[in-house]
Amino acid sequence: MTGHAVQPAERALIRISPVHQCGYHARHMPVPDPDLLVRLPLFRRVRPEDRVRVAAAGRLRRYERGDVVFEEGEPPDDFVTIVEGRVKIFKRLPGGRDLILQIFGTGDPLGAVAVYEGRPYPASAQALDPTVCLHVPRQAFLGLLEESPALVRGLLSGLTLRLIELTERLSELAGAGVEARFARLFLKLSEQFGIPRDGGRFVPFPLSRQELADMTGTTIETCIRIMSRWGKEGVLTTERDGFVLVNGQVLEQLAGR
Amino acid sequence: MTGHAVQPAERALIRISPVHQCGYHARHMPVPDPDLLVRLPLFRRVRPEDRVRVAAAGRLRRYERGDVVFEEGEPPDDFVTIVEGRVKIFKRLPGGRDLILQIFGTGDPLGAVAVYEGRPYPASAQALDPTVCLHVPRQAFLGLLEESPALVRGLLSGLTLRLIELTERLSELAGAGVEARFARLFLKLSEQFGIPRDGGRFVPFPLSRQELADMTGTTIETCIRIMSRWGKEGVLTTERDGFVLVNGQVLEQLAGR
DNA sequence: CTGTCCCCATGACGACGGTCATACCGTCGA
DNA sequence: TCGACGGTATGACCGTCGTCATGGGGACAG
Repeated sequence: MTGHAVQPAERALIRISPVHQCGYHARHMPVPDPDLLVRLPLFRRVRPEDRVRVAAAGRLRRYERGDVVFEEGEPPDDFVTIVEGRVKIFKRLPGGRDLILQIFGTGDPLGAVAVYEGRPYPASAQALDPTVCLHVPRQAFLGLLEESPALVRGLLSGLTLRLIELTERLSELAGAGVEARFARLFLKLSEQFGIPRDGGRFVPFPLSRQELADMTGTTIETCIRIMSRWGKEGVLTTERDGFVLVNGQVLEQLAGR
Repeated sequence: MTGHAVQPAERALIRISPVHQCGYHARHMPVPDPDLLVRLPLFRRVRPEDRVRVAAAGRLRRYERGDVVFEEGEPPDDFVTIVEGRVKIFKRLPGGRDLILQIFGTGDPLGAVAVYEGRPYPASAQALDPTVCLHVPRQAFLGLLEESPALVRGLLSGLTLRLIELTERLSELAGAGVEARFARLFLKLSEQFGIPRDGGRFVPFPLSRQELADMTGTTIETCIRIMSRWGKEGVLTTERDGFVLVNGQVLEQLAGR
């Protein structure tokens, strides 16, 4: 799989279900179980009785791929946490393009930025996969914040981490070319999710060309060009359920160390 | 001043003292007065006795233009607050350019991102003017955090605000051209510091061409081209101690609404 | 007064990457 | 089986902006 040249016909394409822009409102689901909260990092360290309160106040909702969790500019009525699935946080750019700020997964909080101050969401959120989220009404969450220093600490840590990541991306966008940005993106994904395979690393994180383009702040055409060239050069290949970093060395090189 | 065309000879240039890269260590100053803290937003709402503790633990330092307050990658030993002056927060880009993430002024905290988790500073800080900072040792600050919910709230608010601003800049950098970014920069400065003058707005916030370029993520040449063209077109002029937005309409236009 | 230094200004040139246009292929529904 | 659709692929073109090179002008030291 890694050794010989890949024929065009062999190149498996990502199979990503079409995005149905239809659904805004998510399906409601049964009331959450307090034990479920233990699996969410943010709530793990709060007192058990507080978890019960959160569970009682919270609601689970199910989103299909493409469903909107919230839209930029809306007031944050809920504090949202991903129980299962992936959600992209993105801003719409003048000109029609989107810029994906971050992709959150299981256990990550959504809209932590907005909920505390009650500011409108600074970006939109849309499900990438079939996703289940825990919605806790803002007031209930704020009440819990008052009493749980552990929760405040978690929130503060999360914010600082995101802030650091954003400054990093800002400097990449300003300083590095498109190809370098792609290289860094995949190296980061590999570090986070990659598992060894055939001498390379498999990243079980499917993304369409459009999504890749939106993550690096470029156009789909430029993205496709680079990805298809890398495929031919044996640097990185696309599979139906993720990517394979065949030659990490070259990527490190292109990333500019 | 606004009506007639500006001759090249008339265009006053910014007088910005040369940056001496020499000084890293700042001059030490007398122990701070607790009353001084009342003027710093972050400490205003903490209990008076806590302000006394902070004042006792803290030290004032003086920085000249170009002096380094801290460098990217260093561990945050102190929590720093600007008492007087301006400090730029910037990242060095591969290729030698700098990207200014933010310019902080009197009352703003520095390194709030790093101090809580103890992570190394994600960016460097350098004084733009003669500046006085209050340094509170990290441990003392953390102790105070434990006991002062007001301080925690202030920190959280500050971080969320910065996060929102950064996402905004990220999308600008990805979506808008250089000229639009300059227009937005000046409109923001005008909104924050501008005072009406001769039908336009004067922004008493001197910045060199290089600093402007670093704030918008471009090169000094491109910056100079735009600024000198705007000067000729009567859109915006440079003065020794700031800028004059002569025609805000055009800037709004260029900013893309 | 004169040399030096730093900041500002302007022109020429080229490349990176965005835009437009076209085509291929697999999936799905009729 | 056929057609429509969405995602992927590739070529041609060109504008924006980064790079290099050169020159002017004010401030300051000797």
